[in-house]
Amino acid sequence: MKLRFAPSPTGLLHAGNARLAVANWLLARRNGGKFVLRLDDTDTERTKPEFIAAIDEDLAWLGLDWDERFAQSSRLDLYASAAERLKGTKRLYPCFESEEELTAKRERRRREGKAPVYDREALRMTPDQLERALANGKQPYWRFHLSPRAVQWRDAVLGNRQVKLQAISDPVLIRADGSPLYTFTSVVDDLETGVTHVVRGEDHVTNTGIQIDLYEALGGNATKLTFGHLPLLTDMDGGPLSKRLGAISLRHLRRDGIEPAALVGYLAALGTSVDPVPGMPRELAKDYDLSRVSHSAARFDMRQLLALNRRVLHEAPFDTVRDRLPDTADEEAWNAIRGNLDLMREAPGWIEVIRGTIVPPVQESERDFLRTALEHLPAEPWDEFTWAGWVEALKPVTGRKGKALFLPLRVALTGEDHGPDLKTLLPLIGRERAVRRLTLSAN
RNA sequence: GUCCCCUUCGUCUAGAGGCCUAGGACACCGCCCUCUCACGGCGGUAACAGGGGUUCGAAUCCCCUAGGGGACGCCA
Repeated sequence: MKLRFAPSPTGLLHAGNARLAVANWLLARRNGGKFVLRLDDTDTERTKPEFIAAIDEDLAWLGLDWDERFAQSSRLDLYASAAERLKGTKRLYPCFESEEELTAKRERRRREGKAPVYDREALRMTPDQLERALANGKQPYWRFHLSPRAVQWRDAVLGNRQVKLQAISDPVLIRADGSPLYTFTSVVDDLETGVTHVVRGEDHVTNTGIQIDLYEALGGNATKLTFGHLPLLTDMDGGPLSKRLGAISLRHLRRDGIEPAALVGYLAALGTSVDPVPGMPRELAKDYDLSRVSHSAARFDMRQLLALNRRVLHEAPFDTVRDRLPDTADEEAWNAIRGNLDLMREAPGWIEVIRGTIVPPVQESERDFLRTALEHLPAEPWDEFTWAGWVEALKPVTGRKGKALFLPLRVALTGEDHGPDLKTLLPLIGRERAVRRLTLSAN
């Protein structure tokens, strides 16, 4: 098996791209197959080197590696020779209409209530007209002559599907400037690199009809190809995800503190009947199955993602996060705080509470109480029972209990009114810091 | 406009004529635990888009309507 993820470096990867990357990688790895990263950079206008770098970076972050990686721009000679073959069999034919003419034609047909299909006018040019056009210095662009048939395949996700090629325009494969277009390069590469499974978004189902026809025109056996089209992701209103592309780019999610294991687990399960579990790709590969993907679009729900993110953090061993924590963090401190985290970026604050220097707010009305508390602060060594011993001792002296007893202490010691157990926190903070903070807060 | 697809709790879904007074997971709410928040335990709210048929019986089959999405590029 060989699968590919073929993003075009014309923008940042978003959740929809990531889902497809994950699906392809998981299927390849699960079956001991190859995973190829193909950069579909034939759109020279919009392709930017920084987007290529971003793709590499984002895939690495997701924990996806590849067996092969290449850009289509490095294979132009291959496409050129494939084009020659198609010209030889008359499947590729030159056209001379201007973009304005084509637009006018499309609009006319649409007004007439017909599908805006290309009328193959260029095919009716006489050799004479053709020669004259070329003599006039007109550069042709080239269309693929579609077979008059309905292409059928059994989609690994959607089931039996068919596309009637009569209802589709002959696709342009080569621009007037000689550069190849996506439909062409994609098929040539799938054929020549031996791709066996094409897993992509549902927006490509019509393309599949065209591409199967083209694949066969190039001598390939399309019956050996498996296609799987995943329904598109939508936002929470059911609208297309692409409209809010920026808001859910992988860059953005990463910056917001989403853990890759949460994202990957969510994307692998989204739109399927499988309950999402957090995990990096290699942990999830054994269970991924296209037949469990539903036929309808799934919403990308940030709340579900966040819930998974929380789980990842709460269970994360120190080793897996240490390089993202302040130097002062150690395993003890991490284990004390991880259960309270929603996002990783909250961690440094708590580490600072335990290992660093914080200035608690002055609690004017609690001054006397805090001074009393300070006087009764037990001597070291401290352990998990220190907290209980201390507050028990304070009860009879201060007459306080419950919130009135604990909250001022928590605020003085941590600067916050919520957080991990003080029972755990107190011995980690240590007597020296505790004294300083109680003093500051009682000042 | 034309063609194709989709429609079950807030979200992802189970469901392939009686097992459905529609199940699960997450989210949400409540209670318990508890110094707080979180975790955990227990419980709860909550859905078959609408209308016609077929059938003894329909979430499941058929038709229509509505809504949503996709495709129709010298983009990918």
